[in-house]
Amino acid sequence: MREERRGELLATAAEVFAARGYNATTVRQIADAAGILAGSLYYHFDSKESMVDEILSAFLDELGAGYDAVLAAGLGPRETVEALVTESFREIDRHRAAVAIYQKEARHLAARHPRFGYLTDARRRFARAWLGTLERGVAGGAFRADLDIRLTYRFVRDTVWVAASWYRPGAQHSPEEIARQYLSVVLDGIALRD
Amino acid sequence: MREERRGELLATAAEVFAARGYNATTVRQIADAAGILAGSLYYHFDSKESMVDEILSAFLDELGAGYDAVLAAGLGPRETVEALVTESFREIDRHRAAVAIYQKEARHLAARHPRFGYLTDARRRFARAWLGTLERGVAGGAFRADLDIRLTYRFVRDTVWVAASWYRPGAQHSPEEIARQYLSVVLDGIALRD
DNA sequence: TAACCTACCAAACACTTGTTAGGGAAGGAG
DNA sequence: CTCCTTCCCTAACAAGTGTTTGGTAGGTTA
Repeated sequence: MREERRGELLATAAEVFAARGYNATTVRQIADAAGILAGSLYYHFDSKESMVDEILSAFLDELGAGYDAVLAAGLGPRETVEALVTESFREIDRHRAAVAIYQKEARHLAARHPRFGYLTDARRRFARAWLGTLERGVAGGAFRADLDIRLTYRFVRDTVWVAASWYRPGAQHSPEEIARQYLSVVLDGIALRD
Repeated sequence: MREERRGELLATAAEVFAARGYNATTVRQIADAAGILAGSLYYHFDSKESMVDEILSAFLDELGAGYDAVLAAGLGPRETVEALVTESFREIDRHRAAVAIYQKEARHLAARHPRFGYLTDARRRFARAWLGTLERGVAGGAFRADLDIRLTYRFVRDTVWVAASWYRPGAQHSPEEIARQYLSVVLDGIALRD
């Protein structure tokens, strides 16, 4: 099965990219990890660039669908935040390597080649989802009104995605448990209430 | 003055490293940004590696001194957290490029060459400072007792340092203002209290 | 003036990079 | 058996990499 082999190679490529960085990774390292020679990769893929492209767009498609499902559920602002965070940590659990690559390389890739313009589009799309939810929460009295919405969004976004750099699937905390702890901090703070 | 020129070159190298990533940056790009030729850099520095080394160790030395000063002040846990966060954002303001490089490359560099072992040491040292403060706060009743300390530490750490990737000095928010907003979220949460 | 130091250039070096071309082994389909 | 597809290998390519070597213009010191 042709597609199956491609998928395997993409998975190992993603691991190497995530571990060493896209530019620092050579096609020979990917081939080594897959147990084949460098040139053989070009039977399956056009270029090294095509590999990251497939890895990232597959991840972003799935994340986009997840976010859309959450937004379409018609929840209140607080519940929407909870659902978005939980969905995000689930995506990290399933696409850890892709998230790490996106986190580190998205900016460079999007800036260099127009081919990766969809990375910027996705970022803007997710920003709208988050900012809209936060604004709705402030307007409706669910969230504090004295917060800088954009700063808060950046804090929330960064903390969620950076988790991909230390998260190891199947170790100690489940995605749902991490989401619960994280939401506890963001929603209620670490200070003890009187 | 010999040292002065070195400092200039290190500053431009840091900017290029931060913008394009260490591995993706060529010595010719650094030389271009400095207005000289690639080979001329080797009059001032042994290697490309030495440049990141100097950039990162200079930053970490200063950050370490700042953290030590905070810890030596004998503040309570909550005030220590506030001081650590404020100090961190001030360091981002002063060493934006170095922080970005540290954030992206520290793991790879430390894993590859023993020369960069001090990066791991610094990470452990900062972790102890944060974890100790959080534990002290929980024990003393300043912070909630139902939090996973290690998870909380990771959230706090990541959010602070990732700010280096979007922070631009002199634009809109001062380091102190960002620290204030951030502390407001972390300490008290974004949810409105009844 | 002569010797010297600083900061750079010009040109090349050995090596690594992504990529290509041609070929061949294995296995299923006719 | 023959044909065809899948998957990989061998071997090379041109371009780009970090680095070295020898030289030189200009200022400072003796």
